[in-house]
Amino acid sequence: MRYSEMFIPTVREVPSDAEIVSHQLMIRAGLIRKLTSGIYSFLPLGLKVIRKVEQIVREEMNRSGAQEVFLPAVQPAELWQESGRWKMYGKELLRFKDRHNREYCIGPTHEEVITDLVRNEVKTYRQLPKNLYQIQTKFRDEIRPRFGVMRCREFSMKDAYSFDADWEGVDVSYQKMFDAYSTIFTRCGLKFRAVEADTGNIGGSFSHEFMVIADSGEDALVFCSVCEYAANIEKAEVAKPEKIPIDPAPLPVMEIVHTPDVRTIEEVSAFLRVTPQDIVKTLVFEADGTPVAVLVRGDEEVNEAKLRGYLGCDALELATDDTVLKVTGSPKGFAGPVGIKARTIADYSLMNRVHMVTGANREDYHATNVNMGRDFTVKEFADLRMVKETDTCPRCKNPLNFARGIEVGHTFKLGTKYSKQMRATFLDSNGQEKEMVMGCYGIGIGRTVAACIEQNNDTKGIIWPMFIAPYHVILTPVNVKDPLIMEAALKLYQRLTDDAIEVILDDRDERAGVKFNDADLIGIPLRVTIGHKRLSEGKVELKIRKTGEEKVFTIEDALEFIRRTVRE
RNA sequence: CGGGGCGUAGCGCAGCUUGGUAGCGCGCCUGCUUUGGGAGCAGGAUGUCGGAGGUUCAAAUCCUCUCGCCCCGACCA
Repeated sequence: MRYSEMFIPTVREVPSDAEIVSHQLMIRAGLIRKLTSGIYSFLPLGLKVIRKVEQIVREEMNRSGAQEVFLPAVQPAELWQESGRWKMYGKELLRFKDRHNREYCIGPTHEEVITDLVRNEVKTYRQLPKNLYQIQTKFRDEIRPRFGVMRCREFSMKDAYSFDADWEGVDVSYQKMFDAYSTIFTRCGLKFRAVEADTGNIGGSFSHEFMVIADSGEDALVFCSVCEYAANIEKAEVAKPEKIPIDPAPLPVMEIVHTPDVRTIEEVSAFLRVTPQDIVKTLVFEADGTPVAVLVRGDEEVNEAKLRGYLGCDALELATDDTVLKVTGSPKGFAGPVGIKARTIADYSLMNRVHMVTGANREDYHATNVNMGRDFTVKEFADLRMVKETDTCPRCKNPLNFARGIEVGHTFKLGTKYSKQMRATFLDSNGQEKEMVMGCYGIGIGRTVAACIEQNNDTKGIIWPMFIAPYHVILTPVNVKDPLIMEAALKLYQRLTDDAIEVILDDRDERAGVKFNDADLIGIPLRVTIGHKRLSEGKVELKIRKTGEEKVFTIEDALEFIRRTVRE
């Protein structure tokens, strides 16, 4: 297309409210514009990239045997009440009423709708398995949208849902999606990693996140330096230590010490001259309204996602001051396991500790020489803490690496959570009614584009991988008023277009510098400069955006080179 | 929701403390020159100073309310 006719509003200055490169560059290169908080318009160049990613997604989904559908964005409250998520989902679910005062929401995800569809149509095991997907606009009323299209409220997502007759079936469906995702992100030119993940409020038993490795990523990841183990930090396991038998009898007896106004781990360790490792951190949580005390070594942090998983609860938060008072008999800062009135779970980090320091469950007092099995007993031990740099791989004990990542895809083995709740059943070969076993699989389209920019840019702008570049080539006639130059440019343009190569002809009456800078900014992989110097020898210059490499070609050789490079 | 910041020309900002002519850079328009890495000169257009109310002879500036946006935190498939 001719640049002069296109709508590519580039901007020279870095937008002041854009924090990360991809957001800055998407605005600067004229891919997106913000309408309102967390809601963006895609401009022609941005849309072209989106369509390319969608195309790759469609091809791979279809190849895996999934079929495309298109579900409604507006969904009735009844379905969400049926699944139980009308209450569970919270404020992120955008709800509204129609003129008849009936309640609706704008779909943040489509488990309810798809389950409803499938339960109405699928009656027998002969119709299974099925995998249906769509690419659709979702809305999640994020508390704080940020980073442009990376974390916005309205966004496009590919979501797929698999329905199987049994657990062996869902394993197959899940693996197909996992493989399709790997292919998709590879084709998008991304460096990514699939990690084990927490299932959050979607639920289910098993899940992977596809993470694009980037320092600006919002998630922290852990992966083994040797084996295949990789996990979101929320999920990352800590190996259970060996139990060493300890006879507490000969140890010094527990003492109650006056510790006025000494509450935090730092204060206690300074006041009593002990290390944080000697202290037991006692945290009181409320899990679905019931108080639970969690014990962890003073230098460790409780991982709430793990705790939620262990307890199998929906709502989990740190207890209020009132609850702490009720459970411990003292204000916050003096809780301890001795005599606490709540279910008590200890992290593995306390397993072999002796003569510990704990809160005394009495204001301004701590206890020392506290020993498990003598001064208090713990029935439950579990892995509840955050991993840290000094931990080793839970599978093979080799060192762990830490990185940050952008979640571009998420796969869940849902099991029967929705089919049970919404009675999506079928008759098996014995005539028995059974619940379908489901999986669900998402890819954030816009986020994938942003992540790609995050990984492929330099000080001049975006560097698109060829597969998702909005155009393959940009032709830059240095002076549009020179008839010879324009003639050559138009001829090249025609030849390339005939070969189905996507090309921009920068026919703007601008100085060469302006054109070069725009070409670099919008990141077109190949640029052909047509100027009088080379043209007088029948040649043109070809510059590769990624490497900065410049080649001088005859027009025929340039055509050949472009064809080859684009097809690779 | 808590803490902080910002709304002035299309964009980026100054002016506000101490009330009195609304300004700068970029962009835009016209003309001439220039034409291989964001040109030069000359001329020009553009504002409900986010909105409402108040104080005042007079408000971008002071006061009250309100809306929007951004950052940090909590939150989050």
